[in-house]
Amino acid sequence: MSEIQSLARGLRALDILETESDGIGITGIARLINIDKSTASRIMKTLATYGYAEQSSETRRYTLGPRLVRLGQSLLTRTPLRDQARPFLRELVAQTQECAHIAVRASDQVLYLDQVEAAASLRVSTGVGTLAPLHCTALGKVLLAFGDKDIPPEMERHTPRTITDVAALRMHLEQARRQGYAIDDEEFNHDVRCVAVPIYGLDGELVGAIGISGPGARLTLARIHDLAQVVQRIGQALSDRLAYRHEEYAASGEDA
Amino acid sequence: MSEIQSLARGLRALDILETESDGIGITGIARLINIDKSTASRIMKTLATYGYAEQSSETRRYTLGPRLVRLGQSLLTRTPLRDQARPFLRELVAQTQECAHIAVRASDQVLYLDQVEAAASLRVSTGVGTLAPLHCTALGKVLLAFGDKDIPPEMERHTPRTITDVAALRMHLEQARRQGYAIDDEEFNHDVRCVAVPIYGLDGELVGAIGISGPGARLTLARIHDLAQVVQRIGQALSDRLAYRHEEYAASGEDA
DNA sequence: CCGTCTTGTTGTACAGGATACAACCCGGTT
DNA sequence: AACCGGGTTGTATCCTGTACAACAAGACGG
Repeated sequence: MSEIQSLARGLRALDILETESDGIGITGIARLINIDKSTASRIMKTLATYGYAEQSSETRRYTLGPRLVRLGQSLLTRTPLRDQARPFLRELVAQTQECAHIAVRASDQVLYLDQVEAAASLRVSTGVGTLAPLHCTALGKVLLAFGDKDIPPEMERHTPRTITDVAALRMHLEQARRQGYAIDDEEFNHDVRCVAVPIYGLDGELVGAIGISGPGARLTLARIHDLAQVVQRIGQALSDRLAYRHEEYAASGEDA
Repeated sequence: MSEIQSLARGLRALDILETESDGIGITGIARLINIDKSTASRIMKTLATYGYAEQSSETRRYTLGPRLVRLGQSLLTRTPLRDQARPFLRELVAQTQECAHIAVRASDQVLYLDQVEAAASLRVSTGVGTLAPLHCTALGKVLLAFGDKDIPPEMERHTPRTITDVAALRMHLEQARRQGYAIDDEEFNHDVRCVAVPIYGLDGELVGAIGISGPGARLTLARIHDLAQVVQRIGQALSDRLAYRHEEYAASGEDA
């Protein structure tokens, strides 16, 4: 009884709506969460009246509601980090020709706040709002190495290179701390490597991570350690900017 | 019984979290929706286990959860319109020096999908994900005038100039149809004027609206009708691009 | 250091509400 | 016209969400 059933079912329904981009009918939802269609109907109606779902008046199918855009956006823009970081992401892309991301820690995962994509046709793009594990991404490892929170208990294997041993990861993080950046050497996705560095806020506390990612063929291990210097420089500039807030700090071209 | 109480309460709790950007405790939530704190605790726990809320482990306060970013983003990027429109928004800002927006219809409201802000310090910026009424915004009136859906029943007054009479609005929309664009002459916000034009998709159906908005002092009525030509031209270009999809259509500088 | 206050979590009994079943409606199809 | 798939609406049952209370854990001040 620690979890409220009807609420949980409503949330599961939202999760389902996310996967069904063309919308889904009452019967489908009912089948997917194993409830009666009458119950599903009332759940969806409730979600709809609050704007969390929307029902097409003709097909009667449900899709995600506009309210969710508002909520997600409100969460994204809440952290001023995102706006401030945008020009630095652009600069990073300009200097490296790879996709750049910033992320923060959300409970035991990495939350991608923003990205700027590289021009190259072969590129590594992670959707904004995506969640990824901490222990096998460069951004995540930065958050672990330079933050004060613990290593999450579960370390799932994603590729042969994923570090799944706590002791090994601890040593690995120690090394990252020493060199000032973390890399992900195909530990999360095959043929994808990343470098990331910490971002510090006003009081010198860790607020997030910034980094680049690209296909293994282009982002070789040798090149990654070179590019780490670039990422470090830009990460430092961003941290400086956050520290002297309200001071216009020269970084790169602002957008419109 | 057409609305599920506990689910509705959970959704209200999310609404509350949106307003409380610093997080809010169980007691606060319970007070705001008039329920016992034990109930609130269980609701929040359910929201948290599904990622819709997040509880700080130290302050015990709740904030919006990362899952919402994912959902909102998934909804935003679902419509390819948004990505395609970005360069055109930039171009619009470049040519008019005012903020540019695109929007689609979400049930009986306007949903702002994206915006590009002008450089001017005095500017009119509407957050992405915002919902606004159809009958008193330029974007909304475009959606009404060029779409096939009905005028919403309720027409709330926001300023002295808001059109609240159905017959009057109908004539007004007729005029917009004739001239090819709609304007909002301080009908929603004091001292704010907008112009907008329709965006058509592959099959010539209305998919959204694009427009600019600015302070009344700069965006005079005379100037608005001039700028309408610019907006029309760019709206047309965007519609063309959507029609010939996968054809690289010259518009303006793509971003990185 | 100990009361006291505030805040969050957990048991528990009760009843109110969520649920499943069934009937009904509505379009599309045969 | 009968049938079928899908959605909505009544209704009775009993599950489950709810409120109350007790408990735990800090925070604060004396």
